[in-house]
Amino acid sequence: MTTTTDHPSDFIRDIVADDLRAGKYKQICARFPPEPNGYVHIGHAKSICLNFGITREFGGICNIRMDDTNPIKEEAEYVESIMTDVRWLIDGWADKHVGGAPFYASDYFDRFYEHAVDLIRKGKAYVCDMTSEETDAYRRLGKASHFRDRSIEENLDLFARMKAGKFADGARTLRAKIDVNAANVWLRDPVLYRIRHASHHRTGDKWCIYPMYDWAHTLSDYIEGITHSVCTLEFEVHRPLYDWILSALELPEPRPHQYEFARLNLTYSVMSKRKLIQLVNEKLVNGWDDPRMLTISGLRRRGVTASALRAFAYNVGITKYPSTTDMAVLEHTMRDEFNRNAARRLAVLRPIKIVLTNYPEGKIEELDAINNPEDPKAGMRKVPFSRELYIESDDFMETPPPKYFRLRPGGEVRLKYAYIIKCDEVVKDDAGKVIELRCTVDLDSKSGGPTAARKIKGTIHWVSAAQAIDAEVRLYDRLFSVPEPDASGDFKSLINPNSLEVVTAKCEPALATAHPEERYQFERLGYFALDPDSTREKQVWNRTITLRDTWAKVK
RNA sequence: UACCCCGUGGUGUAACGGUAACACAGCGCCCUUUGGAGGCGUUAUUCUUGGUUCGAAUCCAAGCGGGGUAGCCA
Repeated sequence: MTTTTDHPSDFIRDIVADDLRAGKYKQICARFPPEPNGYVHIGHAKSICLNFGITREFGGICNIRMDDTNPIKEEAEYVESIMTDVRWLIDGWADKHVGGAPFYASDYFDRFYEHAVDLIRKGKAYVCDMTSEETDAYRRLGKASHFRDRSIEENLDLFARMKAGKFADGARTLRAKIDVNAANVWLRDPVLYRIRHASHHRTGDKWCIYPMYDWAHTLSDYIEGITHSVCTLEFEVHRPLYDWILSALELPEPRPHQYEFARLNLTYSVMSKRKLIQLVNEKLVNGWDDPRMLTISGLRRRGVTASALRAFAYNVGITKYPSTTDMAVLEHTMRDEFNRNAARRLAVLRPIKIVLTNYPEGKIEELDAINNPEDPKAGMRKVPFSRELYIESDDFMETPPPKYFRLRPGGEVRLKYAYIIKCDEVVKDDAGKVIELRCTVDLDSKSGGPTAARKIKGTIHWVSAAQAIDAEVRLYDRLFSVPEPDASGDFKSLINPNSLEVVTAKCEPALATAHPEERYQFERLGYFALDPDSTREKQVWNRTITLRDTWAKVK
């Protein structure tokens, strides 16, 4: 059984436990540092669950910090969405461990600047006038910039004028003076500040120089008293620079330390922000919260719960091996939770009408139905039964294949919670399409009746026609039709054409009072959640995930 | 090419020098008024070669394979 109550074990948690045991830190402090240039997705969820998981397990705090150092890519809209999504994900789980939120790297711009001036005074940074192309070329060759040996006074003056807006974009940079020949290229005098005359979503036009990631991130961590700065593998080679900055500035202990883990990859999906933005901008999906998107807002809209997402993060684990998790694991995690919690209801997605010729016209019975066989406390409900019903069109075949044990001409099937019926007659329209089935019902076969125990292989779901309520149901499937849409060049051509199908379903009356927070199993079909598009007049349902379908495999 | 990191069933993880295990997926059976759930069984694993050791998935070395980095993005 999957739970999130067990404390996971992984190399990061081992380090944290060791540090605490050794008294290296009094309390641990982690952080989740998104750049507000897109929506957070399930890969971020892994990171959020790691960072907040650590702090709740070891008694610390975790800051949410917008890493907003690049004004031309970042927007306030994204800050909003990120906060909403993170809070939703950790609500009731780690929300007590949020360090006062949100923090912004941009709030530290003045301090970053002071530290930069300090670095120049220490002779460990210089203003460089080379173009970006020259810088690249020199760095590749391990060659020193012509401007590397400027005097401290000149550097101070130039840097002040950079800040004052005296130079054009790209004209100069502030660079750390480390080692132009270092084996690790991030130590070859990396750029710390660049000139960008652009409005920032929070600081407006106050600045025209903006700090680079390494400078801002390291100092933000230090300023906030972060103990364990956990990031993904691609920052591994930046760690020596992270450590260099802290020691070059001679910042007092305790200092933060950076650790890296492998980001989440999932089959049948793309995860890069760039590709998600393309899907949205090119209208290949209906926005960031399209239920087919693996954004947190998309998953939420689809009906996935925060606890299921957390369970998924737990199941996936934390390592340094760049693995790809099977989408089936995510799907299993959903089913596992919903099976335990979701109330069962009867709904027919693709209705075909049935008339019970020997059942009295006008008679309505209220039959007992079990709300959740996994949870006796969920109780029972009444379901109306009458002469005219709908069943799933998949549950009838005129010439069925072997091992098909649903309804067929002359065959019998059990209607769940009701009677056994026999198909006597198939009614077709002029085009030969089956439009109605005329059946007889074994009136003794109801629960508790004399023939209730008759062995019938098939049991199908149904809805009484007169009492049924119509609802729009959106049937979602995996967005991509191949396991690795990233592998080839054009991921957009690999979108699953059947990733969304919309039907008008016939639902049992109890569904009229369905609650948006609840998850429902439409028996034999899958788990469903109400979409925000629902109105009082018309419900809109999203299929979160189908039930396992072993029959589909037999076919 | 250089530097860094990583290699455990099909997939994802555990085992922290002492019997290689769990989950997902697959297959088979049982059960079932959900072809769901559940139960039972089953297939299949330490990249290679050396070394250290009484003993190696674990430590060391080399090789091979994979990933990352080489933006004035983060």
